[in-house]
Amino acid sequence: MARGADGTKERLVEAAERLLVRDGHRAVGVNAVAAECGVDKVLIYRYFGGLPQLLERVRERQQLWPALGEETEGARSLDVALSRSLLAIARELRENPLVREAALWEGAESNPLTEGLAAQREREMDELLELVRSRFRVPTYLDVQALVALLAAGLMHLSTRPSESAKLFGLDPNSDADWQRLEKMTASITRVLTGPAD
Amino acid sequence: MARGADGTKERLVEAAERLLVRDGHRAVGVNAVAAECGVDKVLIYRYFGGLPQLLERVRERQQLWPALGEETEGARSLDVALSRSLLAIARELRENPLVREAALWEGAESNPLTEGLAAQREREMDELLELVRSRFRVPTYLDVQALVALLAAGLMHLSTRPSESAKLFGLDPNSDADWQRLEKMTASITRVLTGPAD
DNA sequence: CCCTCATGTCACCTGTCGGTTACTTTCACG
DNA sequence: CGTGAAAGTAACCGACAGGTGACATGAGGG
Repeated sequence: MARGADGTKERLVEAAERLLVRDGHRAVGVNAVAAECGVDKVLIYRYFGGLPQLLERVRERQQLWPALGEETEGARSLDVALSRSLLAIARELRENPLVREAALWEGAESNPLTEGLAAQREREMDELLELVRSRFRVPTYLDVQALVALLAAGLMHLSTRPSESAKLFGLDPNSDADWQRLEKMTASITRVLTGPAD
Repeated sequence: MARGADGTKERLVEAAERLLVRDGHRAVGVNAVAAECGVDKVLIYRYFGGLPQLLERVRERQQLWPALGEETEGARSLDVALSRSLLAIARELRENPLVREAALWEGAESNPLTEGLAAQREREMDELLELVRSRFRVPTYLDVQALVALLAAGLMHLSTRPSESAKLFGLDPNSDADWQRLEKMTASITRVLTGPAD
């Protein structure tokens, strides 16, 4: 029977997401996605044209990077605007497995999903800088971009390590206690760097 | 003719290193290493037992993580000890492609090489903390471990991105200018965080 | 001189991957 | 009714991966 193409298309996309979250990006292949969906892989080619196009649909359905504009909404100082943004990134990476897996994937290869993630990330980054510079007085000696890049990259790296490798620079990012130390350090750095005043 | 097993063993290890540096970890397989060496892959099994054991030899021949003890040798303050260590890590990652590829590999899978890297890294990290705590007065409010972990992870992440993805948090780690900004920021953070005194 | 063993080559097996072709089933519409 | 297009299935293909067995060839020691 013809079970309806639209439903199957959506179920395929969902299967890909599920597979990515559960088994990581290495498990996302034509055969695996089709099997996970309980359907033949030829449908992937018929409906999407190929796996990349299917991943494009995954990208469309998902928010791959936190919207920093909302986070900095009520911030009244450079300090808290940056802290909130960085903590939002940290939390998103820690709590949203799909984002985490996409970030991990980006280190390995390029595809519509990882490119979408990169594009969203860069856009949010630009927006944050723009917003912060227009709203607050940024000391000329302070390289906000380098600051945010360095801390965000650190949080990204620490949150995307596979769970097997317990210790990472002496910390275990999977441990809530250690993760809190990292968040605290992130806040400390931004607070101290952006200066006590302003 | 028997060209000598010892020589062939070494040439196989060198071929693996060359392949890893040139084409990345995904290219390091039994077939590829044998082909790069111009020899049959069966020798890998005969001489080493398998690819993992060959990678073990690669690990033995290489320094996979900078020795932080040497870097902090002449440091007379907590500030410079940490800065020097972090900059040593940054430079090593940036200039030693084998270390960089091994670090990238660690994010994807586990093998003797990546495990060796992780082990060396953790050992150096422990040593640094031990050394720093014994040699300097570390303020009780300062979480040195989280600080170093966060910054080192950031540098690691930024230096291990594939060269294609130009922008990363608005910066291009392949650009010398941008990289200098990151190094400068690293130094600034450690300096400010460890406090002006001591 | 011949036997043995290490070195090395070649061919082959098995499994998995992405991708395609050919066939069957189902439904909608004239 | 029946015909034709869409939905779905199954079998297949070539490329490439890791891994193994059988065979040639060489040097050294009895």
